[in-house]
Amino acid sequence: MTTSPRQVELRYDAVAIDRKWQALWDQDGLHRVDNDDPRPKWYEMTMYPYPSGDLHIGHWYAMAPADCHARFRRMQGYNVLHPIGFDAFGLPAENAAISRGIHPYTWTMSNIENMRRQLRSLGAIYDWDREIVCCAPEYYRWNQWFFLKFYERGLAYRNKAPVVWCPSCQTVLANEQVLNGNCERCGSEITRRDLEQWFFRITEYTDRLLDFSGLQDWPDKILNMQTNWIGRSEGVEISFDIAPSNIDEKEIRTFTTRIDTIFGVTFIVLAPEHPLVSQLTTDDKQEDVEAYINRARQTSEIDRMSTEGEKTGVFIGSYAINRLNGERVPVYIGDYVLMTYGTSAVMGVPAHDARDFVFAKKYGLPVRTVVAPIEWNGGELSEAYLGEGFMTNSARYEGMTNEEGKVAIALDIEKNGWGKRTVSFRIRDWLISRQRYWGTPIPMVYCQACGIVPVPEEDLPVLLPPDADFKPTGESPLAANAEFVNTTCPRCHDPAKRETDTMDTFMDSSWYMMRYLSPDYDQAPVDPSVGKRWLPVDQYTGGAEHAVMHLLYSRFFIKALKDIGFIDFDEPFLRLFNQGVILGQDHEKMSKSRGNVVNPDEVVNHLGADAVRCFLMFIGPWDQGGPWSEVGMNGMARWLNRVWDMVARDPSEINEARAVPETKREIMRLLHQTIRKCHNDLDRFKFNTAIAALMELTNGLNRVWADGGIDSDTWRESIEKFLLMLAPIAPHVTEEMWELTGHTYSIHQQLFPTWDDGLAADEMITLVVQVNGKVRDKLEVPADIEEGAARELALASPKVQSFTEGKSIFKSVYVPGRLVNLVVR
RNA sequence: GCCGGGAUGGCGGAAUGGUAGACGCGGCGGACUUAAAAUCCGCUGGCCUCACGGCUGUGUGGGUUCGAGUCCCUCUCCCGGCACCA
Repeated sequence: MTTSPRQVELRYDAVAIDRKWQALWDQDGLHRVDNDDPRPKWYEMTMYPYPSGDLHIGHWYAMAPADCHARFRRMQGYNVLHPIGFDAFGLPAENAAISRGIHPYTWTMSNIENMRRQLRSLGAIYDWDREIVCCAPEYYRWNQWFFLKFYERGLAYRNKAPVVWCPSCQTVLANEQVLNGNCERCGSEITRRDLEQWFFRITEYTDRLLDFSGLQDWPDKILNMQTNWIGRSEGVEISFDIAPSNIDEKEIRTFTTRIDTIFGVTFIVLAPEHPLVSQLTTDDKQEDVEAYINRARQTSEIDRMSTEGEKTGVFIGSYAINRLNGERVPVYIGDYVLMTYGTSAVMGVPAHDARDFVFAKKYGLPVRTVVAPIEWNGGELSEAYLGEGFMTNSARYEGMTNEEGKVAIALDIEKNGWGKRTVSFRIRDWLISRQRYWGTPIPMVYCQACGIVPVPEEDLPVLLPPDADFKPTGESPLAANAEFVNTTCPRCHDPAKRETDTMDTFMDSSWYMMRYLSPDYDQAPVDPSVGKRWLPVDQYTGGAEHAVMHLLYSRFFIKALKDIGFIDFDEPFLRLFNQGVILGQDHEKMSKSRGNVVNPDEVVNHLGADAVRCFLMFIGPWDQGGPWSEVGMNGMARWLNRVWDMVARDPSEINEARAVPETKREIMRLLHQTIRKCHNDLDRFKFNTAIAALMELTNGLNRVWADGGIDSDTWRESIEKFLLMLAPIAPHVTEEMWELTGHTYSIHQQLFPTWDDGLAADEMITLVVQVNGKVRDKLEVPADIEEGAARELALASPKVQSFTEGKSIFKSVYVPGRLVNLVVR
């Protein structure tokens, strides 16, 4: 059983030091960022938090290292903007209103108030004059403005789309309000409903979103996720004739990536919602089909998943004709065909598609092999064959490889006008409508005479009315507010009704990087001259959970704005770094139910912000996350104590007479090696190894202090540079020590130390001597030793000789500065 | 199922194809102390050995190489994402 660890006490008053310097920095505007500063700009953004009420250790983990990196850039001589704001619209505020009767505005703003205080305790370089809160009309006004621009440009359109619906609460549910197919509030089974909603045409940008060439350094993982999310597949759209053709439509269009298997088609499956279904359903099948469609509509996604692999469907009575061979095949509907992908209709090729195979077996449909598996004996397949092979049962394409067949068939189909090569995408247009109160009102008006009319730009913002009924009614809460809903048409001035849905909060985050630049500017979302100075963002950091939604939407937004002519850059965030997740002491995800949640305020109030910052950065690589540890925290406090003692030593106590030139050289070497390592590591977010290097320097300096041999100038220089390196990591205590060592305020206005490779170079190295790749001896030799000399020393080693004795050396490998490997037989 | 990432001491982790385990935690021993804490010093992957030293060791099995934690192939497990995408 683990007992609560003994707590290390700091030998300095960290809390007082935090307060002292935070107040002073504030007072002096040390972190105020001047747009006209002549230094090169560096715009480093961290994902803004949702104002949930409390800053937890996860926020610290995201923000403290990010701040360290931004500070490091500042010490490299950049004019650094590292702003902060609040993602203030969204569902939790509305839930609080429903469950506790607090107005979302009140709830949100009081949370922000508290989080501001907590965020200040980080000691980050946030310029609070630039803070943004996107539930403010001054902010969301520009959401509406962008919406209107997109609408003008044809990028915003209205269409029917299904929403998740709770029949008992009579309300629309967000996906996160659905638990195992049931309403999280009342537990009843959810259904779907079609509503007219607003979309952005992100699908028009798929090719440009797949082009990552404008990005400088994004994790491959994120690029991969975005690529998969967009889901581009090349294939062929091929039409089948409908028989009998006594209806308006003459054909069923299908999409396939395997046109080489067209001769293996033995049925057609339409999505249950496919528009041709009612016309193609014969009278005798009417009842079955209707029953199936109703069942499909009610089946939640979770339920569909629970019947894993199962394929259901129903024959609708009609047949389609394969134009390549004139064959007549039955038409089914089945819910494994999605309304939202391709043409919502598939050609069933059971021999070469796993789903079609299962379907065919279930309904007794024929399976015809048209791509011969290797060593196929012509017999029946036990599962779909998805591999390569030679075409068979395929008329004039017989004997081609299926890859050749793909091309040949596609060309012939195009020649005959039966279809065309095309590309399908998984991604859908961005649905921005939310049937919610706490969001940006969509600036649209519905007029009986004029139809859909945009609110004129000069009438923005369309204000979110403060009084609304948040209780679930089945419509957006705004619909119940007559004063809001009833308006006049901007065009004909007759009575009209406002759009009552609000916008997705990803709208806010799509362009917030612009608003930090001129948060009070009222002529446009961003003051153009300031935007020109700062945009795009050089470095963005945040959690990987936003890999596809936020980061893709924002990229789309920026590209669309470029097309509109509003900006002249193409990507919002040039570099991206994703931090990992901080875990509880038990190595599990932090959660209230597990009781492993760490309250940062408590630790900060005891050991100060710097100890927490240092520890979070020391746990491990930032992108991997890692477990919180109280004992680990103790270790960090212990190191800071040793740092404090070391810096507090009086260099005039040094006995200069005992100074040894060799010691000075050694310390300078260690110092310059540390600067080089620290610089390179901080640059690449490798905080853990940067801190380890600083610990080694501490150990080295403590040793020479104890052993003697150092001169006071070297000591002073080492301490000074050590503090500068530690400054971005532990800003408060270094500022205090900077003052105590007689330097002028502020350490944070100094440049990061530079190193000299010559001084950092080792004079002596450990030459490893291997025999047949195994280490047999280690020799201290001059770093610039030549191969011949190294080999001679190696051969002279008695340890080595005992392994080479009686054998002949037929090869020797020399790696300069590292090793000699003798290969013997 | 598909895509991506990972697996190194008791723990977190470090290691441009070249000394595996830096740094820290924990543990053990010692100094200081009436004592404990704190602090300081030393040791700390496993096995064998009084010792010198040797053998072995980075999830599994193979391969490439003078040399593999690192590169290639196989498998197992873990984490993240997507999920009937035709």
